[in-house]
Amino acid sequence: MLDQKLIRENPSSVEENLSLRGKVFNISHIHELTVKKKEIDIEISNLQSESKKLSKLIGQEISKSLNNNSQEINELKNKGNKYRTRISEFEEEKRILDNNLYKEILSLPNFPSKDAPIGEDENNNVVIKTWGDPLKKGNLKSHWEIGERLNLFDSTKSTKISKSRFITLIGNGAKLERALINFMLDIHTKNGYLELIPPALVNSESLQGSGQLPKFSKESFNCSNDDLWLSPTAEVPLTAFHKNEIIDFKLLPIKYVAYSPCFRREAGSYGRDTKGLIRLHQFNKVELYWFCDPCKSLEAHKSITSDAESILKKLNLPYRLVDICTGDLGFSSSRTFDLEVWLPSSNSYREISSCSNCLDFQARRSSIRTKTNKKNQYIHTLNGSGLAIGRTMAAILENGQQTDGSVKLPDALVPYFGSNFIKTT
RNA sequence: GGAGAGGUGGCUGAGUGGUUGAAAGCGGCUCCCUGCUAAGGAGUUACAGGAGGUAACUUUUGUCGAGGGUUCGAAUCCCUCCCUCUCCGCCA
Repeated sequence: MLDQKLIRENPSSVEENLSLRGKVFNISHIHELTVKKKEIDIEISNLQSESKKLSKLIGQEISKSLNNNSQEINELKNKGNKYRTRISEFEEEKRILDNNLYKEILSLPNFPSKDAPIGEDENNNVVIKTWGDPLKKGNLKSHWEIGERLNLFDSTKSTKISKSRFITLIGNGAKLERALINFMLDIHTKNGYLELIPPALVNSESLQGSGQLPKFSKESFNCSNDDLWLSPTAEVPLTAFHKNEIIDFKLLPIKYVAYSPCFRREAGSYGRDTKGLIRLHQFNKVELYWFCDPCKSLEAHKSITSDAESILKKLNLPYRLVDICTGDLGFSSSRTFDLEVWLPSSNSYREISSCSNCLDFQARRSSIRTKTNKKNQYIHTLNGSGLAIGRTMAAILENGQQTDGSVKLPDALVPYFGSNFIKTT
């Protein structure tokens, strides 16, 4: 959520900043609402002050005169009655105004960072660096072909259970999933992150707090009997973990790592990545999350990104680091570095982690602050996948494939998986 | 799912219509006493927002789970909702 004061006092700078996203933003209506809100707030506050004084006076008069029905007292009561009517009129107006204002202000995305490359869409993203040697040979199998041959997962049967875009992991596939989760959690916890396993169902307020609502309700699964949704990413419960809190400044930064299943409707992606592990309605993810001193989020962003990178390096998977351009930034993010892993079968890099600095955008929506110099200040939040498990498995299968049909696993995984090969049984 | 109890400041806990933002205790902070510690004494201590001032600060509003209502005035009365706890049932 953007700062209301800024919208009220400097609407043109708000429009300018937002338009870096490559679209035209006209906030004149929102601006008007903020100005009006301010006026009404002051008016109500003044009336309440008067009315409060009067009520005290009446109390005093009654206790003095021992007669609470004298003419003077009745006159005072009448006066008070008038205040009450006027206040409730203003309050009704304020209620409507607040509703409208909130709806609109919650639909505005975050400002892109001045450092983000300017551009319209993903074609303008900037590759910062590449790591490792991408495997480029003929005759390379896709991970779903490998998985099928080694009987690691089954999507056809999963369609019977649920519908398309669900997967059942089998045998070594399930074991590899488990190994990857443990491997990642171990590395991150050794690296100073506190592990959490949050609820997978989250309420609307939590989704609103991290930016998925009100704009992206079609992206998440909703439980119609309750005000609960299947969490699309651990970012949601992790943000909400400290909702409505003032965090002790000495505790910052707070670094969490959370393994969680993630559920996404993938509305509008029909026909894309229909095979394999790349785009599923349900997938596992290990998520990194920081609550950080607002003065230090730029360094924190580098740090969280390199923490995610460290997993790819340890798994020896070729990847590249991409600076997301202003037009391609997510709703809540001011700057995002994507990590893209090499998938030889499609001869391309695919997103496996997205590391975002949301500045105070989510903190404002979720009301998470810290006290510095006796003043409360919104903290900054950062999130990054570390990593998406299914896509990591796809990358391991494709990059480790051998001519005999087996898959060689990265050495770092051996203690977790118990073997350095997956072969047909 | 059924029955009951309850939600008050950092915590415990009083308060059932009037200068009550809220007794008391614990905790916190400051000072005094003391060779140090302990004990003791005095004082102080909710939070959030707005307006004004460079600032120390001043002023104002709101907040006793949330939202409505009654009233000149609500922590206190009425309604709705949420949450927590206990017992029973069911259950991984």
